[in-house]
Amino acid sequence: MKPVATGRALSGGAAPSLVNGAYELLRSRILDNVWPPGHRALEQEVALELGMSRTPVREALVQLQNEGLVEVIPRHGVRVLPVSPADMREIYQILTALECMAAELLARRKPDEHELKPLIDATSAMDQALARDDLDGWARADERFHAHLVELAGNRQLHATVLNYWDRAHRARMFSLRLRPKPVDSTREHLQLVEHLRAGDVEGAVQANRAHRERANRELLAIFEHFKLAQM
Amino acid sequence: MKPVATGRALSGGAAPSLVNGAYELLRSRILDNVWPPGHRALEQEVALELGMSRTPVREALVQLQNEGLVEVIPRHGVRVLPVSPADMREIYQILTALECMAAELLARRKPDEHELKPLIDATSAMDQALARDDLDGWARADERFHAHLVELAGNRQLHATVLNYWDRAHRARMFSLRLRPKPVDSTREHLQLVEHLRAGDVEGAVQANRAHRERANRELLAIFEHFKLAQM
DNA sequence: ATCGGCAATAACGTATACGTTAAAGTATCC
DNA sequence: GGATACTTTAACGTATACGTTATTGCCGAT
Repeated sequence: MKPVATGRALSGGAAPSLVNGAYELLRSRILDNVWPPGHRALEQEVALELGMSRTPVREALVQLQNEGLVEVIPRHGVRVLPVSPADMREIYQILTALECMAAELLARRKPDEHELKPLIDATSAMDQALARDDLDGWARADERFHAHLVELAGNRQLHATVLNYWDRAHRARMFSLRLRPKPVDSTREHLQLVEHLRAGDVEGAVQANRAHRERANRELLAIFEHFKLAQM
Repeated sequence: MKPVATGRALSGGAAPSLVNGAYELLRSRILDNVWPPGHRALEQEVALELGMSRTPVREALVQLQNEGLVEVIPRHGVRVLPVSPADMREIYQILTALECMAAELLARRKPDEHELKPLIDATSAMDQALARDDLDGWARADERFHAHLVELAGNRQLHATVLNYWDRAHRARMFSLRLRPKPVDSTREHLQLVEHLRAGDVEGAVQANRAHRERANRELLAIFEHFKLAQM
């Protein structure tokens, strides 16, 4: 079971085919809100626009549907799935469970400084981005931190699944970015987590990560609540 | 985000199309070891055998690939993915994290007797199957218990993801069934978990489930080790 | 005998064609 | 005017066609 095919293809691991091109393009359109939640399109339209036939478009859509990003309804075309507060709660519960497991696995193995460096670098990048009010840059660095964390855990299937759920939550996260107080606590929490990891403190790492995730979850749902958003 | 399309379609939620027929049939062939690990087949052969064209077969294969059951290699056809001991370790780590989260969510909500009944019934069925040496029946009842547990947690995406990972582990579990001491401890552990759930004892439920999962994991890997199996 | 190159082949990726069917529009009746 | 039945239409599911390309087998050279 080498490939670990669940979720999107990991960076670079994709053949250059029309199917893959369509997949990548449509996925980025959804994540970047070019195709906002609820957006609809017909297979034929998409095919025409991408300059290919319906066949590769259909295959790409099947994959996006499996990943929970779109829904294909027989005569209404593809529809970008909105994410409700209830969905976000579900997603964050899953991410909490999986990332805590990642933190546990990593702490058990006592990572060396070389392995921890990307985590520290990502955290610094978050700090610097925040200092120059670059919220997008902050978000990218934050994602890098969490992606590295789950990658270092050494469980490829866990990694793939976590990335997929991050994708599902991506839009809502980006949306909330500018509607909440600056995420000044994250840096400290990340460094605390790194400290626990370095010390091989399993329980501490898990608790730190859990607290971090639950705080993020609470804040995000509060935003939804405050702005009376039924979906995103 | 209603549909929660990740993983296989939940029972009954599938349109009766050729794609779906092919998907269901091929999936069951893989899980039931009719197509054993490493088995290869060409799209054309499969299509011919199922009495349809390559198109629906291809779509079904894409889904099975997304679920980690097969790998499609351009000119070698589809290949049923074997599961290595390392894969099993990964899968059980993920299942541990997710099922513990399910137990936690369920314990928090203090389920009533009506909700707990299916769990108790499934456990009884395990007992009875064991009494008449019906190992397959035992496995089915065990799967029912765990499926109900994660369903009761009320997180649909969690449910779908857990079912998918159970699928990936299914063959190895079935294989080990007859090669290990009778699973007499499971009944007691299940009932203890139910007790914690009933009491709303979050910590107890999580620990009970974790211990249960980790024991199952240890035993399974021991079998692999003992029989020098590199994959299954 | 082995290896490298070339030809044959077949599997796949993609395009196109076609029948089915659900949705939308229209006409008729109450 | 509104509702129902019918017609029309177009989107999809599936089949088929076709060009590309990797693999396999063959042949000749070393």
